[in-house]
Amino acid sequence: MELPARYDPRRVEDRILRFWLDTRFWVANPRSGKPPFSIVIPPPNITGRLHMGHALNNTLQDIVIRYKRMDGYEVCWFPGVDHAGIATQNVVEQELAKEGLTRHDLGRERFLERVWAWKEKYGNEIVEQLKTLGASCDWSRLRFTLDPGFSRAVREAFVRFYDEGLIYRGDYMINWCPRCGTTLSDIEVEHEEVQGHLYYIRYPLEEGGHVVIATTRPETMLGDTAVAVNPDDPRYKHLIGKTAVLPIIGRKLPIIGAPEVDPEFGTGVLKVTPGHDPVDFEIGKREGLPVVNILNSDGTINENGGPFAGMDRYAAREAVVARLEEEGLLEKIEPYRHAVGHCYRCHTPVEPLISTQWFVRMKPLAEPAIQVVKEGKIRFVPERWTKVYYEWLENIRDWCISRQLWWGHRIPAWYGPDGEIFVGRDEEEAAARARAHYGEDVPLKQEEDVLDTWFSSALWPFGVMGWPDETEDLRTFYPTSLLITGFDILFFWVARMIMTGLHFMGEIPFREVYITPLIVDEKGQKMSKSRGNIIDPLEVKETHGMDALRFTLSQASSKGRSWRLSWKALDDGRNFLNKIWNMARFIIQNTRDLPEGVSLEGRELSPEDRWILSRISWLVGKVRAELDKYNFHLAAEALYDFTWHDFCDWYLELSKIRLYGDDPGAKRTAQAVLVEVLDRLLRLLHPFMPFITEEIWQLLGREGTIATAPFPREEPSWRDPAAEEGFARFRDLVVEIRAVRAELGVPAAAEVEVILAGELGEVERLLAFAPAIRRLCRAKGVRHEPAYDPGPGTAKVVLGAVEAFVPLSGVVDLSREKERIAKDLEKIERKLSGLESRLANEEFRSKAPEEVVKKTEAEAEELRAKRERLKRYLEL
RNA sequence: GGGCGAGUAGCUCAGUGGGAGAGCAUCCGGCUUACAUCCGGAAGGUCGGGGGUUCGAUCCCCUCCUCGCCCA
Repeated sequence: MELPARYDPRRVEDRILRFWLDTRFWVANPRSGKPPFSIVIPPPNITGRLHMGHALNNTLQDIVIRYKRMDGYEVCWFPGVDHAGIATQNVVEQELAKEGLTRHDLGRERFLERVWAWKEKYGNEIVEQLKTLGASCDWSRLRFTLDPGFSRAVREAFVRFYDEGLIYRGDYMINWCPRCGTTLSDIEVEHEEVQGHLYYIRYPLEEGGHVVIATTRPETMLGDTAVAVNPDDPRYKHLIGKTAVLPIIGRKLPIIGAPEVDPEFGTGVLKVTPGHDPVDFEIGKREGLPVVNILNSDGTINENGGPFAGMDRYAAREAVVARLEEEGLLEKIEPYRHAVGHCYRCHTPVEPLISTQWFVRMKPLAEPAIQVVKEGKIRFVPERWTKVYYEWLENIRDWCISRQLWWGHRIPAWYGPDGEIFVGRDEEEAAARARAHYGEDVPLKQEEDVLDTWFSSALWPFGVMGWPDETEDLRTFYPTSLLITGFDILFFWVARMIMTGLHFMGEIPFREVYITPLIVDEKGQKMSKSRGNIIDPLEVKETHGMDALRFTLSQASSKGRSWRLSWKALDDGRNFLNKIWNMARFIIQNTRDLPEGVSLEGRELSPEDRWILSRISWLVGKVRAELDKYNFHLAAEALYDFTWHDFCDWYLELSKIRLYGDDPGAKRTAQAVLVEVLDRLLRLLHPFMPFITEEIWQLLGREGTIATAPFPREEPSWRDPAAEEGFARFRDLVVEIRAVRAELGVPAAAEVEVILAGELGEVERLLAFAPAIRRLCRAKGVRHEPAYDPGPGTAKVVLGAVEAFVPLSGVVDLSREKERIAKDLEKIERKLSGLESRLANEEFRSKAPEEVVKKTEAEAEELRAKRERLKRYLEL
């Protein structure tokens, strides 16, 4: 069987994925008795398409999941998708719009049928895409936030909250998205700096004269019910108690004192619009001011806007300004930058307005959620997110959870004929409660609104496990072990899961929260469709393969808040995959004749064997330690370095001596070591690049799937510091001789001779590598000559107590050798003077730790010796 | 206005209280029977500025500058 010289993921990944789907190795068994390890996926929206954010956090989750699964845990990764109320409804409405229809043309029921049909058709795409990433979720446990079981959990939570007084209904200032036609919670509003204007408007006083008021939203004056000044403002406090007249409308406005008024802003006089500004709402409540709502739900002006009724809010703004201008009441317009709230789904500017909505009382829920983090029961990684979390929870406000949408969990509340509210897990329960209240059956009408999508997401960790039933999954896998997500949903999701978990389960939902950085483009900009700078994971799959994407992304777990991804970085990942492929190809091709079951036991290991076994044992410990700390990038780096540089550059090259040599026993040993190391390396790499490692695993003829093979453990008996030290000396020598060759221009094919002199033990240790030196330095001979007398035209390198000579006369022009050595000496001189001045410092000697002083001394000594030898040589 | 993050080689990023690393790019040499998505070699940095603590600071403290994000 011929293996291609280039790794082609397209010929591997889909096939391996099908194999995994067939083996179902990722199905969890809550009764196995193994220690549990669980993660709930951040459910992607059904409208979603796999993007880099998904790719990153699911790669990291899968790395941990695969590691833990291999390491003997009963692992369950709960997958699912979110119904995404606003986003999904928008998508289907857009589809309808193409047919010239609105959802109102269809009516609620038929519209929902339409959305479900859409969901059936497209809602699973994101799941399939996650699978192609290699995400080893337990797909048999796939959940949807709007499936019947989950809906039951949502109703249960709602009713319990309501009965405990934690959910209430009332008139408050909320955020309204005129485009989506629904309320938004405070955190669904994104504040953005916008270049606007500050309009200075004259409000006539009843007694004559006027005050000037500055506003960024002149159209809201239609809803003004007072004028306010700061009671301490000497310019205006005499006006308090007087009356102003609202231009255009003619309403009489009392002038009141309010400490909220900032004398520095504008003219220091505030128009009070309790219906459309949160601060004004508070003032109005205190002062008993009437509330005038001037907006329709679509953002047009309503009948309270007099002549402007029916106009869009922005058209009305211009019309109001024009009218004021006409009446001579517009003093001036200044350019002004200010923050405007936008809908996080459609980016339309939102309007604050007063409306009857449902809310969750947050304070009582927030306090325990703060507490569990303070007590260390939940840990954030990186730790700094803890503070962000506290700050939000400490300043939390009640959560508006009702949405004027159709796609979502309909609020389980019913109204009696007199408006009395009856909440129930289903209509029967509500009806029973109504009967108890009225003493008879009355017609009930269900609340039209649905719940904020995030209300259901907040129940995710136990909802996916079948709550409110007491399921086996809940017993085994709750609390989950870890949550991995982006910081953009720390408030939306993470904090709320902690609150609901504590409230309903009496237990934290997860022990650790790993917050990933944001993937940005190579210029550091957020990837977005409008910028056109998106790198599409599905495109990467075609060009580089998902393994390459995963490995590249695994390096993104650095400390910062963002991580730049570029095609170049993905090329590096792909090249590494190719390297691994070829490493395996080499080993497979050269171990075909290795009989089954040849072990290292009792074989005579070469120095490089002992070195590489020691190194891989170190690597096992390193990878485990870094993964345990979620330092994915450090684990990846160690794997990369070992694979490419230690194993491929050195060990594989050296193994060729025995593989192609004529000592069958030595050949067997080399083969056995190659396979042994490869086997472990594949298992270490598997969480990062599952497809290629599975493919190679099977090419090696291994049983089953690598996904359930044990994760390697350290082999203490393989650790061999002496072998590592000896190998390092050998490697230094080879590197030096290669440098000599390259710098002096020795033709690549020319063979040289290497003569060693110096301390006997050291020389002998190096001579054990003689065949290796010959191969790697292109040397025809390596010999020991204690009293070697280098003739002119001999290059020399000094390594500790050993000198190596490379006679080159006749091979190259040697005029450059003295230059080379002089340059070397310069470097040594510079370094040595640094060390010596440090050593001359009495305080350094007395205060620095002894081993540091000793090390410095030894270093200086070695440099001095090297300097002397090179100098002597230069004088020849 | 408050908070957070970043600033290290041309680029993307690691890193640690003992004198700075990788990959890519560059330059030089190589199609050496696993890999040119490769191999060998070289060059390249007063670790954002200033101050402090320390025998010693890229790392700890203070301050300033630039960029980015979050909250108000």
